[in-house]
Amino acid sequence: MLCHPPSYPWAWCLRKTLYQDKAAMPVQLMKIIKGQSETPLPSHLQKENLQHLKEGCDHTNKYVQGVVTLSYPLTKLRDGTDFFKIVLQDSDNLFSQINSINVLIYGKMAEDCAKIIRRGETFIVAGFKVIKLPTVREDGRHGCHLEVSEEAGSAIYIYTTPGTTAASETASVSVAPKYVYTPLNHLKDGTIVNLYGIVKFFKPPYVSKGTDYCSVVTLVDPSNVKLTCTLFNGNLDSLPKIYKVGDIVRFHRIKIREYNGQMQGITSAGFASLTFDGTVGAPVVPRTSSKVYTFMDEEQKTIEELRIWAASNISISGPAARLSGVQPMLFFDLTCQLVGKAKVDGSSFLLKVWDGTKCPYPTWKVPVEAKDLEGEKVLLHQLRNLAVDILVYDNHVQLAESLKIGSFLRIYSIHTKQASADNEDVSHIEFHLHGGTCYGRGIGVLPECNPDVKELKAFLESVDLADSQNMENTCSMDLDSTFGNVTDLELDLQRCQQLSVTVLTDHQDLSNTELKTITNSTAPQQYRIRAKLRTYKPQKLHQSVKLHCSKCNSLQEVPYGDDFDFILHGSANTAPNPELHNTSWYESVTWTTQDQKQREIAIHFVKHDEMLQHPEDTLLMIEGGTLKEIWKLTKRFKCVIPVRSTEDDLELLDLSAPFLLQGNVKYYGCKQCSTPKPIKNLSSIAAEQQPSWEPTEVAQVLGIELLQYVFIMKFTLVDETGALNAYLFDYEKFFQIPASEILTNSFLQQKMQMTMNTLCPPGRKLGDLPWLECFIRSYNVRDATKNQVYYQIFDTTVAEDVV
DNA sequence: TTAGGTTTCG
Repeated sequence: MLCHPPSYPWAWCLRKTLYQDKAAMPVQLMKIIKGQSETPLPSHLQKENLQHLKEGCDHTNKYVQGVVTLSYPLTKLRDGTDFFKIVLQDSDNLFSQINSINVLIYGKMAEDCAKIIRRGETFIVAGFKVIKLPTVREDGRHGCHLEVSEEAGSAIYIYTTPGTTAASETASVSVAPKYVYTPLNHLKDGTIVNLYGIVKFFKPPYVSKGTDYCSVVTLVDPSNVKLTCTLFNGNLDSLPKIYKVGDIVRFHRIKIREYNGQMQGITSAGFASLTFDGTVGAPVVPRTSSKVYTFMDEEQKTIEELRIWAASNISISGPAARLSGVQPMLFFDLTCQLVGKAKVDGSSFLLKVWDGTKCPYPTWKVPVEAKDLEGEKVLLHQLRNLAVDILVYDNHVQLAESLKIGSFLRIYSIHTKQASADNEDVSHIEFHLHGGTCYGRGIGVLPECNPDVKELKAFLESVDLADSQNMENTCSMDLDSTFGNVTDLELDLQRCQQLSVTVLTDHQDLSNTELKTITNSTAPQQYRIRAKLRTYKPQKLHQSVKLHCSKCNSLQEVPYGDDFDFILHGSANTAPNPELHNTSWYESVTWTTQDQKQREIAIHFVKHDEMLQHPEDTLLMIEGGTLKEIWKLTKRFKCVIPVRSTEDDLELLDLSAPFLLQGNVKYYGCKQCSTPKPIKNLSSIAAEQQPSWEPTEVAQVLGIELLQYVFIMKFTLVDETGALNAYLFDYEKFFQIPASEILTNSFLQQKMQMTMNTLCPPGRKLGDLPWLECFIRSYNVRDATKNQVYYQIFDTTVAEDVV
């Protein structure tokens, strides 16, 4: 029985208006006087212990009593019947093995209960049906649930505690919300707030380097302000259960701080969250680990409003990727079932998963010893043509190890990589979940009740495993043609037979020459050819990007960001020289960082006509900045030049570092051919009528020989008569992608990989490869010992409908 | 404390 302090004014008002005629009402509110109900229960009813409830037994004169620990929002079943679900806990037997039970309430009773029931209240039900659940529960909840409705003759008695009584007498009077929610544009540093937001980006919980799990969530709300929250908790379950962008969250007691000039959310003591499906029209059911939470009609309305706003203001990703639709060199999220797992080595772990569809390319198999492979052997064998191996690395290993076979997963940002082993003629596809958490890379476990899981389960059950075992190596088969790319395949085949995937930009009058004739001829000459691309190098396309000096004709690798970082660190040891600040052509600002390093930073904004320009037109020079700071500045300003102070002038850093950053591109100078000139030469550009700050112009006045980004690839071309290797040397024309931008633009990287997949589709026999029409020129390269003939592709571009 | 979104290069 409920226990209240005796001093409490017990004569509180019942929510009686709707429920005055107790005899006729199936849902009754009971008044409690000094711990006892004022109105006794009908005398024929006896209390039943939860342990004794069994399907098929006679419970006619029994009642079940418990405290409401959880209530779900009122929903409607398909046939329009109202439905309300609560969880009752037997507070008299809290520590017994079974201490709670689900109560499913239907029809008018559901509606009535939803209006008045609050968590913590004592709930008594008689005239229930006991229904056995299909699966055994392990969470202390009863293996049966109770079904309750007016039609079944059920009766419900609710003892309301004064503290939780809603202010309303009737459901038609709205209840004042207990919580105040702050819009994202009104957040203030140092406050703890409650808020709602739509998930714009998230990292599923991962093991942090400290003691907790971490999840990073970026929210947006109708004020159009974004907030990135960093959430920590030692308990995985206590972090928000976000499954996709567009989900809606409600955070309670999140701390707001300013970080890098922006508001940031971080977990504070007592942080709690609810997560909702963001789909308009989906049931408003919170996902949470909290046993107790508030959720009222007003909040349901808020969710529905946010869903509608999000529908037209948030770009929701397209249809989910399936294995049948994967392309090499893409990052994608996969919803799948785990069928096998194995430790590979200390830093990688294998997950075998399937989604019922077949990957159109040959997929790799990670070699592991049979004894190390966990999973049902028979099923693994049956699924050998459908399941794929995903290798997860580093920080994902720990989470992967803990996954249960059979569970449903969403793996975020899997990388499909094209590769070929020494003993393979055709390349295969590899699936990697690389280390780190960029772009939300990680693994999430989806509950069985998730709608995507329900759909996947239904689909997996419909897959005929006998069929799939017959399709050994028929890679373009697609079990699920509605999701497949049949038309793409047909197009590809047509193209194989006749059209060329490349076109000539000049010399159309030239006729084709067979490859054998070319290799038998002396160089230099020019030819038009029609051939197939059997293979190309490098297969890792990022390795094809080099820096070229047109003066000395040298090629060099694009330096890694680390090198730049190292140089910046080194130059930060030289403090900005105040005598060089604020000259006739630039204005300077300086500050010292607040951290332990007390780093001095100076930024010099180059003026135009003695005035500062708009940031997007401004060139600035920075001393003492970090990689990240410089990167941020490039987002906002036209150009950034990293410099350091000498005694009498500013100077460029070592030429291993970019001398200029513009947009996403780092511009480098040739060490051999550059003769740096004084920085003040920039003032001549600043004095132009409309300074454009073109990299070539900036390089010229600074005495820098600009290195150009270029794609260098080796194509192995074949026709009926022979084969030859031809080099592609392309700034932009062939792929119609600027080589300078590819390293920092994942969209362009995908575009280039897709182009290569069209030119040389992986897993295809030679006869099924498309034709390429190209111009090539032969040339001689002589060294001390021999003369060699090389070939280079020119005046050729990828066909318009390929890119 | 942890991370503070901005893909690996195995």
